[in-house]
Amino acid sequence: MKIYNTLTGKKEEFVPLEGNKVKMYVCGPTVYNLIHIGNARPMICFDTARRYLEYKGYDVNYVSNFTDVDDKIIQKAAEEGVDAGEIASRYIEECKKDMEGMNVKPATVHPLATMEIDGMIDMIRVLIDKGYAYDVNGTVYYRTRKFKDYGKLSKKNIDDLEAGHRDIKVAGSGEKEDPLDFVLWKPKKEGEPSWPSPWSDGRPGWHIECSVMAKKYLADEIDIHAGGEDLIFPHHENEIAQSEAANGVPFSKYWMHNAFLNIDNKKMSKSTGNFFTVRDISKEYDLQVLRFFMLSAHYRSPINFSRDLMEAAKNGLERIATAVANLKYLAENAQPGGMSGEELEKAALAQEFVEKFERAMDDDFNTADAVSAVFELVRFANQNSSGTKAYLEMLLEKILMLTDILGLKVEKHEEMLDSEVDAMIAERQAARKAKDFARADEIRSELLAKGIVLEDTREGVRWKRV
RNA sequence: GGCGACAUAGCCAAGUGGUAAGGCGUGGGUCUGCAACACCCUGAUCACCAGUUCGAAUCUGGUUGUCGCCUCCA
Repeated sequence: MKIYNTLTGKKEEFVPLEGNKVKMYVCGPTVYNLIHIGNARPMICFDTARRYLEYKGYDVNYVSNFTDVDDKIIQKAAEEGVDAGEIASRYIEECKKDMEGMNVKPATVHPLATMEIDGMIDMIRVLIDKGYAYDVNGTVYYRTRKFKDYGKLSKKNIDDLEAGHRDIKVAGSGEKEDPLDFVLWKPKKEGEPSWPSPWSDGRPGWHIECSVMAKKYLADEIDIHAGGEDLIFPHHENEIAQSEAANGVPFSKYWMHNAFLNIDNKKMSKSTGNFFTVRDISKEYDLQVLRFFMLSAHYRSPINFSRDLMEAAKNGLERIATAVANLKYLAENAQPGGMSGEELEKAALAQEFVEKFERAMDDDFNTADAVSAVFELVRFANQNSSGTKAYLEMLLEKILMLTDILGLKVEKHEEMLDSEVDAMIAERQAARKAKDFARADEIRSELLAKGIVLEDTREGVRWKRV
């Protein structure tokens, strides 16, 4: 399979560093509020990548952090008059609820920055010893120009960077040796959370967190490092500078970055008001719809969010769910027995859609194309939905296998019929038999008002909740 | 200013050299008491211009337009 590597700018054959083990690190959110739908994109995209790698037989060690110490968390804590730790733990819990709703699997490890301070101090110390960092009155800076490969990920020329920032530079503090240098450790201000260190009581810079957590929970050299495209510079560039200078080996073999989710073709931002949290969306849609929507485009293409597109996604997902419910119903009521010769031939045809799905996913996780294979399989199943139990279950299993790789839940939960609903359906059937269609329609309307949709099929009355 | 991405039917979106997947929507039909579900039918020559090639949406150059990064940011 091939993965597009930001580092080389090319799709490359994926070969793990070590056997079938995949060491994957995904930058997680800073937990100062409910996560927004932009945060959801990398979660969903890289969770899907992980699921596919696991499907292919890889043993994936998936690490994703929570940044739980940061200016914005401290600010939020000050606003509410509570401890920063309380803000962080609250929104970590809320984030996990959203992840569950989106069917994002928990990472193998979800490290917290504040639990890894010792490791950060160790790495900073190594960087100072090797001459890559220096302490000025308790603030430790990374000596950016000392790292010769700086800019290799973002394809930036270090001198251009400097020229572009002349304005800011003049206004900046004068204690750095070079304006490009970034902070590894900063002294605390009054009221801020802090940890003791050889340089000052303070807290780590943002970039050092990920370098340390990837090293501790994965290795000095990892297979895949992923995140939003906005993290390429400076976050990931700085991580490379830190990790490679400290560890002396390449940091990550593959770098994956998802494109942004826009609203009205503009970057989502609180200030312009085009901003939605995942929680907002969950009030109106099952979060499976959000996930399906995200997978409808390639992860490296920008995607635009709108109500119309969510409605289209909802209808498309419903099509798959209907087919699954239909197959389950038919399989349960089918005659037992092995597949006939004709059915075996159809099974082979169905398998071709599975192979199309795999080809799409093998090509840098082309979920849009993979989803089209699922739809083709669904149509095939709808066209050929009579047969033995074994045959129907084969179709069902194929669809469920593919949707599970995409992390889509398409099985309706088996709800118990309220005896009242049951009675109403029976009454309607009696009315229909007596050709009292007015009464039959009345009952159907009543049920619809309660969110129950009826479908009269050849096999009997079916119902579902909307 | 520097770096980069994108431009395919009403909408979304695959396809990166051999005469355009899929979904949503629209319209028509089959089924049904009606409806819903499902099935069948229905739609684009791929921003524009010029090249390369037997052949290009797919390569090259240019034009126009949209967007992102360069600052905390998924």
